[in-house]
Amino acid sequence: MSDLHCPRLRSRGAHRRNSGVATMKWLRTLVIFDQGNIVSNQDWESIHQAFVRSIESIDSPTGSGRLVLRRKTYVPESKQWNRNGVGFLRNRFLEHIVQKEGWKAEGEVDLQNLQEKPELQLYPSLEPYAEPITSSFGAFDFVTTTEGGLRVAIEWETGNISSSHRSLNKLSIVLAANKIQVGVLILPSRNLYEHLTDRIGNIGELSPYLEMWKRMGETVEHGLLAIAVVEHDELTDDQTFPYLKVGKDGRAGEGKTKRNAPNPKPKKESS
Amino acid sequence: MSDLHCPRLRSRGAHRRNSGVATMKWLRTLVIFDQGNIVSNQDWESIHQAFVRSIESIDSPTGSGRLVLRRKTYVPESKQWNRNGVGFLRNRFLEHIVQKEGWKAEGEVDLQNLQEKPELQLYPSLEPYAEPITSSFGAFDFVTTTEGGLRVAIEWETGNISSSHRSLNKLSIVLAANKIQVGVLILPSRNLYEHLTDRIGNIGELSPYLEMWKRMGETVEHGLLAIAVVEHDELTDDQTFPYLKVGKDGRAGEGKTKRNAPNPKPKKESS
DNA sequence: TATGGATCCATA
DNA sequence: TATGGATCCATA
Repeated sequence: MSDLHCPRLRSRGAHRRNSGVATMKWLRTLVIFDQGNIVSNQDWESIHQAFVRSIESIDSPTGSGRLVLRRKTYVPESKQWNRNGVGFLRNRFLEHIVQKEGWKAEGEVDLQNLQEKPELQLYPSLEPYAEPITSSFGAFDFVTTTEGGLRVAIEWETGNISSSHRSLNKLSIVLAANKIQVGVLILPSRNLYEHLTDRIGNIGELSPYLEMWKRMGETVEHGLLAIAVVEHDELTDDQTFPYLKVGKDGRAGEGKTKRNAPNPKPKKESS
Repeated sequence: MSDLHCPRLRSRGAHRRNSGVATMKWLRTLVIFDQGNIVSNQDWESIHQAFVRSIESIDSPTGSGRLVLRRKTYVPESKQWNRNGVGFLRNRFLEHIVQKEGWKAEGEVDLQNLQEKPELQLYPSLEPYAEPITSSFGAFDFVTTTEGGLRVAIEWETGNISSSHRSLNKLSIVLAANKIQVGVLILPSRNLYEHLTDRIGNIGELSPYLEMWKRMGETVEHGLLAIAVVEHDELTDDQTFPYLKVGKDGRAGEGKTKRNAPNPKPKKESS
């Protein structure tokens, strides 16, 4: 069951930073827009606590109570960087928010009737034209509905940075259509980004675009869009410390020695 | 030299479709927004002709005067689809628009001072906060300035569909800042998409989002945003007809056997 | 088939 | 180092 509505002590982040040992760090939450003062809503506070707890549940090695990552390294022979894959972190977040907080993964929001074809114009004919809408929005990563009736969608963004644009565009449209009232994107800091799969989403690279989504909020009646920034706790250069698993599987390998040297990928067969 | 300002006969597209033999097809141009009636500007007409000519300059096999693509095929043994790579089409477009139309490739627009940090809010402190802008916009694919002084940027979009979101977000912001007055995204039709690299940009998948960019145009003072849709002319099942070359970007290394693919890639070294 | 994602490439 | 891109993956 969800414990969204059982207020708890302040999330561990508040004090643990003094201890010098920490799990994944929630750095800050940026409110991009907030129509209707949702930020003061008790339900939002609960939501925020729930996803911050989920973030702070992530440790590696599992059970260690901290989040240590192997630092990226350059391998001259292959002209490649070794980095940590992103599957593990995502799965750990999923596990907690679904099992402990009671959220739904890959949650469909009712996105029907959201497709209002805007009237465009053709050139050179100058005729009015409405492009047929032939595609639909897929599910959000995690969704829930609060006791107070706020529909909430969270996106855990460790896909390509350009995918972060799509996520925020989608959240903005769905907020404008009032299908959800809270949208949150969880995003690596630039520091964390460096040590995970190349070109994933990160707050630094999104920063020049924030004004755009803020402006889009002006047409939203009742809704909040936020970005939460997360980071590892510590880096290590210990060559025996494994990188987070890279690759197709991403689930079973929690902290396995998959890459002491460059992860040998199965190569194509000769043809 | 650019011949943007030497009006020509109507682009070949107007009559050639009757012949049954055609190069790359320009299907339509959608004006997403147009502030200041740029659509009636003679310079826009010239720009439009220039990029339509560039589109229609693309043939394959080279010199054939048509654009024939091998149809995608499923390879059961490898559980993979063979498709055409996108590099060739892009390069052909580039060649023409740069050499024949006099545009600049990878053109920088002056994007400085564009970075106005929007005032956001932190949660839970509720303090005002401006996220530092630590990233900059890169170049546009192609840029030019018309005689009348319109600054124009074109993006040829055969990257991942999520990259199309970034392109349109970027064009919208730069239009709003009045750094350019015309922004055009050239995008495959859904039909063409099927036979090129999986998950590239296409008009179908972007269609539910068009209203968003239209709305963003409301804050633009003087600018036009358009999407031009392109398509191949013909598909063939001829097994001796080669697929357009596939690059080794991205996850290409994970591809399994492509026995039938005519362009076997050099494989990575064992590590 | 369709949508969101994860991964590595090219180049300034 | 930084930005835009191209490629294939997972799953419903």
